[in-house]
Amino acid sequence: MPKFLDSLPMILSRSLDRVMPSYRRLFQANDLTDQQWRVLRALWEKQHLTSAQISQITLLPPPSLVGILDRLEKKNLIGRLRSTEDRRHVHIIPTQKGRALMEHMMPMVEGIHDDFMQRVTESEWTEFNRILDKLSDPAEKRNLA
Amino acid sequence: MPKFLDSLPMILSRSLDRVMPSYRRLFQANDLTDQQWRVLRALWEKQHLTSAQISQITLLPPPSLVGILDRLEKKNLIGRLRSTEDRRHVHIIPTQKGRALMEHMMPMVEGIHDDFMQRVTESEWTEFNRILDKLSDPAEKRNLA
DNA sequence: TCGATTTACTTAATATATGAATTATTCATA
DNA sequence: TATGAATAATTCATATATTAAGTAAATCGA
Repeated sequence: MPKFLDSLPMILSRSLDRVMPSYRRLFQANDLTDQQWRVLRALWEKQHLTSAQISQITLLPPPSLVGILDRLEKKNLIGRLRSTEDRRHVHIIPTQKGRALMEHMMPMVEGIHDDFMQRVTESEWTEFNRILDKLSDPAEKRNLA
Repeated sequence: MPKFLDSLPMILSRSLDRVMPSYRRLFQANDLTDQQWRVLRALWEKQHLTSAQISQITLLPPPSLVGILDRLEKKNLIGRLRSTEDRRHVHIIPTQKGRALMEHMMPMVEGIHDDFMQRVTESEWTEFNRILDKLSDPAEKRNLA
């Protein structure tokens, strides 16, 4: 008889609720929401991305992304640039201000991450990811390996 | 150098995104949102709860809960009853219709849960929970001087 | 060349999340 | 027994999620 609180969705939700405040304090100190940072963070590794790419990387649904990008643009942290080759694409590019903010925040974000990592051994972290993958793998891919 | 996609929030979010659709199909078939089911599910084990208790069990913040309860009440699945002893409390009670819906859905919800559990061994599940607890333990309780 | 399709994106409507503040009630205590 | 602190439920403003439907520019095929 699986208790409600021990169901997979509740366990994951509760963990997220416990993990996010550490990050959120930093985001708020820099006047960003969780999702706004997610977008900036995605642009850290690539210089420019289309909305669809950002959506895929950040897991934010495209309709949600519209408003998030609007607000980032209003804060002058990103710019939109329609591609000349394929004019269906819109490139999202961080501004100078946006890039400066990212460079300011990244070390602290990594610091928070490191704090969490110090709670477990490397093999625990590996094992954790392995089991979570088994648990949450999309059903289609499950019967392969 | 922790990759964005391997950060704890992203791992948990992605897993939730992969787990929820199985449940969501069932919820939608019964015209419920995730959160609305969470409230009903909490009422499965106790006959009546106050808003604050439901908030604590379901992890839904009180301001969100107000609207969720409003919509459940409008669908005639729950009722609100202000306590006579302490008139600050409001008891949330499932209606006949609400209870019937819960009894209809519970076996299927448990079936979905069992499907996920079959993906891992019992010791893997135990280990997973142990590590996740270490990872997401509230920071306040750890650094308490 | 024209219509069907695809891709990327936008809108609209409803539901939640978040943080701050409010209201009504109860509690604690001087 | 006043009076301030605490509590429960709620409201408010803003931001985001979710789904469905719609738009516009490119691509493809007959």
